[in-house]
Amino acid sequence: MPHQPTIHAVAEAAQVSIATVSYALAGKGNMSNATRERVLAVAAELGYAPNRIASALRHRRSHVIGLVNDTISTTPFAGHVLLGANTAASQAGLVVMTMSTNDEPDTEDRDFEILRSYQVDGIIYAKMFHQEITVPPALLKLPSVIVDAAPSTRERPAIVPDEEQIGATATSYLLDHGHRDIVHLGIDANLPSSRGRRKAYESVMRAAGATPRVVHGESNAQGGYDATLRALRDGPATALFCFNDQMGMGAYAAAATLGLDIPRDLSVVGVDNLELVAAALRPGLTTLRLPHYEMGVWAVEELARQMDRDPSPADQFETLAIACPLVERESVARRT
Amino acid sequence: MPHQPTIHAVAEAAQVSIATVSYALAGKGNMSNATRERVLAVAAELGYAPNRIASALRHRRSHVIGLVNDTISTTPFAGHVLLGANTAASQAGLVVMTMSTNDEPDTEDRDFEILRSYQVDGIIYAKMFHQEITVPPALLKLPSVIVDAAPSTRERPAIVPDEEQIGATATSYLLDHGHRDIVHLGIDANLPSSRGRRKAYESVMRAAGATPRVVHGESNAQGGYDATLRALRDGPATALFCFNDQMGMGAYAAAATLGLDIPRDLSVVGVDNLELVAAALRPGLTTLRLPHYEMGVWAVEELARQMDRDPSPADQFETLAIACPLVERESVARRT
DNA sequence: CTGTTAGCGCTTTCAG
DNA sequence: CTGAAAGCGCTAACAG
Repeated sequence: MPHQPTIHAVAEAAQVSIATVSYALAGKGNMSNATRERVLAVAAELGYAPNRIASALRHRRSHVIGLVNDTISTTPFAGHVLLGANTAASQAGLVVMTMSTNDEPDTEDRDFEILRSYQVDGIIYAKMFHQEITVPPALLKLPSVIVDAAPSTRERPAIVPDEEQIGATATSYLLDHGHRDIVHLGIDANLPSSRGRRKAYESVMRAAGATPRVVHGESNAQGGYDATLRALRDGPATALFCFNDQMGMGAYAAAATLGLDIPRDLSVVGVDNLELVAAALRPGLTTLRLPHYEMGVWAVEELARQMDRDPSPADQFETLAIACPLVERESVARRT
Repeated sequence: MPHQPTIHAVAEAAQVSIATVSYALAGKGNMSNATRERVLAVAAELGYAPNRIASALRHRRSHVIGLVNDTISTTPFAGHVLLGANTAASQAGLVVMTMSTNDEPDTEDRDFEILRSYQVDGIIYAKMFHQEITVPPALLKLPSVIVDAAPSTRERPAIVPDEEQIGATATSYLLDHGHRDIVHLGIDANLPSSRGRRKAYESVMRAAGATPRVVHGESNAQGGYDATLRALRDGPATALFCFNDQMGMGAYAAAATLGLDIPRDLSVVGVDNLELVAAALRPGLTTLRLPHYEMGVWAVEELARQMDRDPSPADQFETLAIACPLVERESVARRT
């Protein structure tokens, strides 16, 4: 492949020393404007771009950050984190190196090792759904942040969706639309998401003088279908707050089976805002968007802060809970 | 942050010269096994990992490849390409640097520049749906491959889904199940995918002595809904071959509206295998999977080949069409 | 079998 | 205002 021009080539072509070229490009140093312009022109002419690998070696700053997540597929979540991270990185003059450990812890450690050997300035450690973790020791060797997982210690900053806000917002929204018989389609697993959403649902219901009722199901369409059937069989329900959009999709199918019209006979709220599902359903599914993009952005910004205040070894960090916006579509009707 | 140990530190600790350490780690050179083991042990002890940035500077080989795509979100496609690329890269001792140009051509050029300044050994240029492109000039300056887009020149190798095979497989599958009145729900846009699938559909139908009928709609659920209504109104149809799963989802909704049972009254085949949709629909949607993962894998393998045979400047490359497997679920019934 | 050394491309101090 | 030179961490040719 054609070699890229080096700083030497530019210096020679511009009839100056390499130091001058370096200064001119960095906008530093004192030199005649004429010289500066000439150097810049020559550099542009030759298509010169500094070798950032050499510069990183010198500076001990690569301007590369690593992003490792358990798996980049099946859901658009990872995509949004990545997109957010990439966008923010561009802004900050950084570049992202991605690694996907297929959720194997040894791969994970190897990946941290590799990233470190590339001298990344920091690492974003992202999980694909909100969970509790212990921070991998390798992360403590350099600036790092955690996305969509809550570390059990305060060793590193983290950001997660605000699960209680999700539950509260969804429930209030239905209450505000005049519903009283709102049942929550929850899941069995003991996760921050299931606990938080349920807890907020229950307390908002009680605060409004309504009676909470939770029906459990698998966290997929089939589970939503089954749970909806049970919910409707076992008591009155004019609205469903589903753990996620997939279950909401199942609720639609169950409603169809029962000859119920959404939203006239049954209102539904989901969580996730899976565009592919929520926007495609008829009527569109009102849901709460998980702020993966924003978490990606926050992660690089926080990392950047951590990078240049060169954190004191035993800092204490917060786990931020970030609000999830409601995305209104047509699946909720006002009850009069 | 704690400095990583350098090769000097290891040499000192092991009481040898840095060259010996380098050799020991590389498994090269001649030295006593005792020395080698000791060096290795010391290195492990100190948690030493070679600075790959220094090594890249020396070798003029970074073992980093760049991946730029128009947008990493909304669809799981990009995720699968990335995952494939990452997995194959790990295998090959490479690492991936991702960039997402939000489809802005200037961002794109800047991204190529940045990747080159990081001395990437090659670039994967991925589009998020099959289209025709002219290869960006910046890509010709280094090894590169194109994913999910067909370059109008043969300057670089590319890989795309085999659109005609998709049309042929879907159609034959329905024919084999005894259907004759198969209508194709197509889209208006003039794309390789719409053209190829339609063309194969028509010729397979004719070859079987059946009459092709195409109904157009928007490429989303609403479009599929509308198109299905029209298809069923304007003529006989026992099966639908939909341009994508989203339209298939619309077909389900239309069938429900008309009181038609899938698959008893109407069989449906989609394309994309959007897990979130196809597996969640009731009954599960039979569809063809777009091999994004495999394209990602192929891309790094092809890149690796290109990297070490150091391609002659004016090579001619092929655009590969890769087969898309049928994913059978329950949306197709045998017609007797 | 082991050590010395030049140099990858860049930045920056220090002399001129 | 400009240039020479040291050195970031590593590799590999060469000398011992």
